[in-house]
Amino acid sequence: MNNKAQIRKTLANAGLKATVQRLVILEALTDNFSHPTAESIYRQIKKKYPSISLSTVYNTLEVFRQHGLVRFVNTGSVTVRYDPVTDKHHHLFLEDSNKIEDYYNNELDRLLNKFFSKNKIPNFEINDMQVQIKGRYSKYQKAN
Amino acid sequence: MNNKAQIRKTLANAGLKATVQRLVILEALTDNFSHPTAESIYRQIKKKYPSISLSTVYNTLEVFRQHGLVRFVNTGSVTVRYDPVTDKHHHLFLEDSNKIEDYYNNELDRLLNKFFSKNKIPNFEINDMQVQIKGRYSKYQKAN
DNA sequence: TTCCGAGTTAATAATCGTTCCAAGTTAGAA
DNA sequence: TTCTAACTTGGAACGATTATTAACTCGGAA
Ligand SMILES: [Mn+2]
Ligand SMILES: [Mn+2]
Ligand SMILES: [Zn+2]
Ligand SMILES: [Zn+2]
Repeated sequence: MNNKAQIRKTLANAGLKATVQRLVILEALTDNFSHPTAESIYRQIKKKYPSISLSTVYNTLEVFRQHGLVRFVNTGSVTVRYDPVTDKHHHLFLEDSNKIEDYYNNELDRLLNKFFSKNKIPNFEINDMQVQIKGRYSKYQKAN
Repeated sequence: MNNKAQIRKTLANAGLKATVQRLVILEALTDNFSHPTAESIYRQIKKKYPSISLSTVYNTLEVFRQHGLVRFVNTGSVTVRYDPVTDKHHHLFLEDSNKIEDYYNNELDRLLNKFFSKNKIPNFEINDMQVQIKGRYSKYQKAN
């Protein structure tokens, strides 16, 4: 689905040169929905592309962020985690594994929009909204 | 309302020794609803209590956190910010000033509870939930 | 074809926020 | 009042991120 041609197209749409580094980093991101850190993306890429530099990973992620290709995930900890999904969605924070999972629900989004249309925050213009859900899986571990 | 006696009581309730350092840090927190960083709490305290160590601020905030006296705020940035309000509430992230404001709304909480009662996430037990609202004040700046 | 220059990368240093540690101090139980 | 586990301190260490900069790339003039 998200093959190399698609990745090139994404870069072109963002007005970014399709360098090898950007291709592998973006490819790594599209393969990886675990909300990875810069470091873990770096390790993942190093196998295929050993000459990559950690600086380049940081630089590129920042360029991607500025062009809306990735987002930061708000975690309460020190390390920044990146999210290649820039569509509206929410997050499940797993309390016993520092995993972060995506949660999509259009009905929830409609509910929130409706709520904040009725209950305006005075003089405040909302640009984005995200629900952080903390908890744990019981009984069955979710398949990864 | 939250005088020194009250602060001592809070520490006692948590089963913590009432050291001078803990008293001034907790006092600083109760005065400060700007979701401060460890560093900014440190600077604030240093005026009254110049011998305080930054390590102590970090240590103490961590102890407070373990005893439910403060929380981390999840921001997308590198620095941890602390929240002395441990009641259920949500946050407004001001997009042009890195300020964070509290947002309380019981009706919103009821709405969310109701939603997630009906729309259970399979095998997932929710322990906490927080809405992050990003945006900006228009026209009038909110009085600080 | 050669050359140029903007854009990019890699290596390294610098900085930042946080944690760790060994040694000294203290709150408060007894 | 004494005693000791709990606490604080300052500095070093650490991990994550950012800044600096020199080398590389490559498409498009000349
Ligand atoms: Mn996300
Ligand atoms: Mn809060
Ligand atoms: Zn996500
Ligand atoms: Zn708050």
